[in-house]
Amino acid sequence: MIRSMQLQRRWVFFPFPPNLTFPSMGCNQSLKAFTSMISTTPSLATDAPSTAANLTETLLASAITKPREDLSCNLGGAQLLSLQRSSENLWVWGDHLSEFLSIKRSGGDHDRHEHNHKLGVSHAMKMKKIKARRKVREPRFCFKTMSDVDVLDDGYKWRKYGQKVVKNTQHPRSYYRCTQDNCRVKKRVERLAEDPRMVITTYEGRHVHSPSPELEDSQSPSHLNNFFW
DNA sequence: CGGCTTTGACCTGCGC
DNA sequence: GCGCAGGTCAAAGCCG
Repeated sequence: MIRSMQLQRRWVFFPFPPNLTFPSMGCNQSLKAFTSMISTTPSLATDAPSTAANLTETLLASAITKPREDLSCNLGGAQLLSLQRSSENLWVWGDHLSEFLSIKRSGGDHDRHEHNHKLGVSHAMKMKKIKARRKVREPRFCFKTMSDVDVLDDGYKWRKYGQKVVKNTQHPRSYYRCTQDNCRVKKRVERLAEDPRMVITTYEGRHVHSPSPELEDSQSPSHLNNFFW
């Protein structure tokens, strides 16, 4: 229990999308939406966070311990359907996951088997991927929304630099890069093959600047902006 | 004319 | 080593 808490502490610095907005709501909603989500999500309610740090920890802890469980909720009409770690994001969690696995391993085979089963991949394959990928990649964060528009207004300015047709999907994946000089943040936008109404947005890296003033949601609390990005 | 999107080519990592 | 698929580059074109 204590070690688990220590593990979660390390997740505080994981980046989070700033000023996330939901066009489907007809108005801009900042990260207050996420706070609202936490308080209204049954699976997270028991750990209702009172601070931004706790919010992030709780989200990420839930994402890693409940990889198959969507954190579904209804944000007053906005349809943030899930916030989860995708399988292809496995490397993002490399350091934390390997540590987590070592903890589990010391706790017994049953725990390890149970954890691997939850992740849905073999232990050997997973560790191989982690080892191969974690050295170079920026941290990533992805979420899924139901929206008619592909690109959600997150307060930053993006330039499209590529588009790719992904195998077994009808819809192309678009690649965007932050237009700010010296900022290497990227995001990928794609629609879910099973349900084209769903938009998967993946952020990679950390912004080294504030959101564009003209795009920034003036209603969003400054302490959240400072924390999340 | 500058900024952005499009799109085919190229690069890279991974599985076999 | 080879082939495949994802990711990136960069030239060309579009638009305000």
